[in-house]
Amino acid sequence: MTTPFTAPKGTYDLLPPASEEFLAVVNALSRPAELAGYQYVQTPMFEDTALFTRSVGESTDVVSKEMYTFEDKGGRSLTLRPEGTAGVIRAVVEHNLLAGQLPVKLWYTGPNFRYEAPQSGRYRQHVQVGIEAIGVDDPALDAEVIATAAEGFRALGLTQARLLLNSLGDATCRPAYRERLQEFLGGLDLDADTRRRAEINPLRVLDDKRPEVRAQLAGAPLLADNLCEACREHYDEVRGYLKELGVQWEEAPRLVRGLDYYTKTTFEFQHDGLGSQSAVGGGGRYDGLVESVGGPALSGIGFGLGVDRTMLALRAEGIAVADPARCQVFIVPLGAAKARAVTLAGELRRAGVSTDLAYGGRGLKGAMKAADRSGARYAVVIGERDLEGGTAQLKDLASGDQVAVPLTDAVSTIQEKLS
RNA sequence: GUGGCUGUAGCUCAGUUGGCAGAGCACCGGGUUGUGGUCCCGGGUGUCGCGGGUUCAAAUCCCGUCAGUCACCCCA
Repeated sequence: MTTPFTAPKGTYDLLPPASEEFLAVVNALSRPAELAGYQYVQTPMFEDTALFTRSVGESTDVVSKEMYTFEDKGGRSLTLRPEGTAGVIRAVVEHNLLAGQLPVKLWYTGPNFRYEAPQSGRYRQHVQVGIEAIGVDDPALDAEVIATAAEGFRALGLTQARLLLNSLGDATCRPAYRERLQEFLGGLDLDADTRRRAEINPLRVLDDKRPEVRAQLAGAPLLADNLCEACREHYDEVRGYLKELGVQWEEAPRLVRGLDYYTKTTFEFQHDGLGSQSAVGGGGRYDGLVESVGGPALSGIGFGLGVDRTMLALRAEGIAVADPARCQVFIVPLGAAKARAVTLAGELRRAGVSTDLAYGGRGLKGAMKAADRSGARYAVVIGERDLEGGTAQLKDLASGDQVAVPLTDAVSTIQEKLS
């Protein structure tokens, strides 16, 4: 079928029942954060373009070629957020939250936008659930953040999400390592694009997937062997706390993430059932980020989990997130009893009973069919004959048992039966 | 951005060497003028992605385009 309008390329509509599953996934991924004391924060979906170029980094693909940037009528350059952390840090700095008790612990959810070639698991608009813990550089906090992400996946029943862990070093050890790596890469036979990347962002070359590149990288120096004393200690402590928390991980010395602000602890959750877009979440510590957007020189750590990809992972593992019945009670009015049926629906809803009703003057058979499809436990049939006697027919849809109940007691009777 | 594959009903898909647009599921109605699920009967709900070309004739062949998908790249 052809309609005049379709969802823009790389986007999709979330319809029932998948949309219900989406809400359940957002809840499951954010509940562990709330249990760990993170509070909800909401920031704009677009920000000053410079916020992203400065924080995410101009050398990243995200900034250099994937941003939805536009000028508004006031001549400002704005960008739809390509990731969640920068806006949250901006808000924290703008409102001086770091002057209060530290760490500042926040969680958020919402869409991010990137102009990419769409593919299964890769969309131009995708939703993340994320948390940020800002202002304290404590390895126990790194472990908390990682464990919080892991708990979200665990609560959903995912068993094939693997946690990859690495340390990217800091301003003390990374520059020297970077030079060593660059020197090593300079001696390899690489294509023009990769050579350029080696110049701008040499660490990125490490997680190139092409076999011919991988083979050459076999002897590359690894950051793990070049960490300064402080970073090594930090990383060791993080691993110690993770062990305490019962979180399993794999060492991934070549794990590098696409955003430039990460330092020290870096992690990614991968799921093998998703094809080439295997990352379902990731994050890390960011030492210089707060300062780069005008705040104090304080460190922070956070993650972003992909809701869309988590849903794909659930499907890949054959996990169905419970699809609750649309309502508990379904009312079937006949003829002139409609007004009383509408009234009863209102009474039931006010009493906290989820209630739907057959609209559109369907026949009794069709209305009962609708009652069945709704998943309701009870159907209430009200016809003119019942009205005369001041009653309604209350039918248990599972057993088929039906009793007449006085309309005056209908709400309390139903509440009793449902409890 | 580059390359491969695929677009037929709401969904999953069939459609032969070019010859009237199909099935299952879903949906609606009836069998039962006041009772759902099972069963029976009936109903196709369609711009064959879109545009052009070849042909007496195109879902089918050719070109273009859009979208999806897979891989690279990148990432959630």
